Amino acid sequence: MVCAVLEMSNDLTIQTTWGSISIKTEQGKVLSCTLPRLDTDPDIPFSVTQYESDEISGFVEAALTGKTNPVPTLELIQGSDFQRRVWDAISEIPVGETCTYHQLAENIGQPSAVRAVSNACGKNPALLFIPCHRIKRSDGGLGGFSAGLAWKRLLLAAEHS
DNA sequence: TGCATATGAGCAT
DNA sequence: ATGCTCATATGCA
Repeated sequence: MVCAVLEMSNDLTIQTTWGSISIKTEQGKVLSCTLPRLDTDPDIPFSVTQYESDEISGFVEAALTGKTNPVPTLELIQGSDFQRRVWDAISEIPVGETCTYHQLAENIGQPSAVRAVSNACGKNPALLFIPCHRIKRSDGGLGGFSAGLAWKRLLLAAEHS
């Protein structure tokens, strides 16, 4: 018989037409979430083709398709104090709203550390759960996204409605 | 050390 | 408009 503690550590996978999303969890909390890197926009339309009916997978499916759902709790992984402050600040951005790298820097009390803030955004270990897709440049540009801008556009479009 | 980052403001061409 | 320079955190050569 498998030890119950071992079963609490788990890898979830969600299949989409743009590739599979993988989530690491432990005791029901999210450790990380990675999306397949898309260097160019896919030709095919996006859709979710398979996901499990647990809370975490359900959240991801909802985030990708524009439904609202409470964010499951994160178990924040390793990162410097600075990175955690940035990621916490990102998590406070409400659904459907955006802010700039500059505003984020101000929110953590280091208005001149904008460059470092954007760098921390790029290290986001839990895409979708830490909504770094809601951050844009102050000149209106999209900024970047570690898994590819196609994802960022998809997510912003999904929650704009 | 030096360099590159998902930035941005200021200042000189 | 275009191109520096500086500010900050972090990792890599």
